[in-house]
Amino acid sequence: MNIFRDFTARVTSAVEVILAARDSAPVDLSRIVVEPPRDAAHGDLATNAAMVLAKPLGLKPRDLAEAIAGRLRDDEDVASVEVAGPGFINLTLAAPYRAHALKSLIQAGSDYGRSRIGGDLKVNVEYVSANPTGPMHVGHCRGAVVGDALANLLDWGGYDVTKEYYINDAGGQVDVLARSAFLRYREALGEEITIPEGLYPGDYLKPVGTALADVHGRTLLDMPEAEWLPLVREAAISAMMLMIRDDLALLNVHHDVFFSEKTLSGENGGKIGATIADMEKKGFVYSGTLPPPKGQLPDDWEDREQLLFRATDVGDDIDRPLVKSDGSYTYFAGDVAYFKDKFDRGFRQMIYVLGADHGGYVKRLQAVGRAISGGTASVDVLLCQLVKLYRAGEPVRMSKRSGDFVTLRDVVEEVGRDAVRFMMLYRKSDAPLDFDFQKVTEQSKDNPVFYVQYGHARAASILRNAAQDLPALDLSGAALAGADLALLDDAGEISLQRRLAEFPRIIESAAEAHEPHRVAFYLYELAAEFHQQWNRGKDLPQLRFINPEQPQLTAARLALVHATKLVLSSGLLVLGVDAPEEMR
RNA sequence: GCACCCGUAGCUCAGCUGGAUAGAGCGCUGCCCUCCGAAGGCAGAGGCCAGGGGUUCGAAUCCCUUCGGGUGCACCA
Repeated sequence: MNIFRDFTARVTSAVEVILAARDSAPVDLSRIVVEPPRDAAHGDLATNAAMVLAKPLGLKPRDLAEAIAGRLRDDEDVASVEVAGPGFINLTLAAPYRAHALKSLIQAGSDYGRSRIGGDLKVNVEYVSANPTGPMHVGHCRGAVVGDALANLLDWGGYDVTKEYYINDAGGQVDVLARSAFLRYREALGEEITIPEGLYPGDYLKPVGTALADVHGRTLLDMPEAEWLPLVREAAISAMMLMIRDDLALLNVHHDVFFSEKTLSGENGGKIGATIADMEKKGFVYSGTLPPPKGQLPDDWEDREQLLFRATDVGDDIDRPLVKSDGSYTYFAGDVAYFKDKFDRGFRQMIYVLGADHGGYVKRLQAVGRAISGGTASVDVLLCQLVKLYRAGEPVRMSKRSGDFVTLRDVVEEVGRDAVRFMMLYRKSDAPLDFDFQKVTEQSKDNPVFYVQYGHARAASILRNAAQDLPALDLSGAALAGADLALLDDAGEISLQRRLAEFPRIIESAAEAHEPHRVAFYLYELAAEFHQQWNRGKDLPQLRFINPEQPQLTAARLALVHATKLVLSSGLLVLGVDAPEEMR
């Protein structure tokens, strides 16, 4: 259950009763929100109902607030109601209702926090989509983790999510890959090779060369490039994709669909041609010239007529070329066809997780969305800013030229998957991120990964100890849900319950905003609150979770521990981070 | 030149789609603990939310503008 939703309904119906009595014109009630008050001293819930409705009704906010408050006081689940400030209505929940909320949390178990807000809308989350030309490097981590966690989050929010990877296997860079692999093939046959500037120098192509030699012997050597290139390219791309999938698996990232760019072209232009024809019918395609780019003019700029997408009709700054000077389709034309393909597969929301250097791409993708879907599908682009690497405060140097970059594998093997995933999510994606190899493996409060996981492990440890100290106590969720939860009346316990009650709300708002980091921050706060309550028991033994003298109270407190463990575990699951039973 | 992102405590960052006295961690200061359920606890100082204007009952949040930082700007992928 979601107590905020529950009380939004109650406040709304209280307002409706008042409106009916006044016989006033209908007003918009959708702006009424019930949320946790900023200051815990204000109670469990606060609503702005009186403030948003006062003006349309021509009333003073505080007067209206009093009227609403009066009705809410009749609600037996409400212990007290206060009108405060400019017209807030603050509610304190009655103990039985609080107990009921905690009980239903425990009964919902691992489903607690799941929402139907998405209404099964088909959402396509495209992320990573790294070129299949080499292993994943550390720069890919962030997009991979953010996309993956966002997809999980949307699933929790009740969306029908597909995780997708777009394989750029059609452009010039895969020909470069093929030539690089061909060199390694010659090397495998015993030739001395030097790798010229512009080809990929990495060792990771050696196995591809060896495999080619095994399969083809020396036969490729006698072929012209036009013949061997497609063969080598296919082999190299599939080897690279295997490697990339392995790398992603290290981060526990698994896509549902790998979509090949190549499949978009074919006879008569294939899907690209068909899509352009379709757009032409809708009036979005014309032949024309573009104004030269402002600022620095490219050396080889030529003013020529070309096939253009009328993107300026749908929000873009400039019309976009669909055909290159050599007559082939632009990369962008492929994107348009790919969008059409997604749309035809039934997706109505396309989310792209891209690197910050793709900022210039946002408007044109949104333009494509509008043109193809006619406004029936939405497009959101998440730009992940750079990750700066540090080691104990010192920047880690990376040189791309020498091929001496830090790979994803390096990072995961050094600090572990959980640290990488959590830290990549412990920041808004549009803010740059510092990643310190040393800090993320520290076992202390400064390290949020550790702190949250330790919260879960501590809860598990408490339950283990309880099983040992009080063997008669049934610690199953079903049994704990039946404890007398109204006994939880310590301020810290109530505060913890409030925090637990927020979880469904966090999931919904994070899913709608496409901001998985909110879950990470929430978990940190929840863990902090839990550790804090544990610490209070250090000085005040009567606050300890386990108190053998008072089995009823202990059962109630263990239910709270159980609930905390449950929510930490679910939240970590959304982030794709392990919830350990003990720390090692 | 244009577009997009960012600017919140000394540092690194949250701020729940416009709400009350703007929060957390680090660092700093002061107490406590270091015998309980390992990898500390409690408290304090620290802010013109970059500057200016606007919108309204109400702005860190929305709009305009200035400044400062980042990214991208036919045909490449």
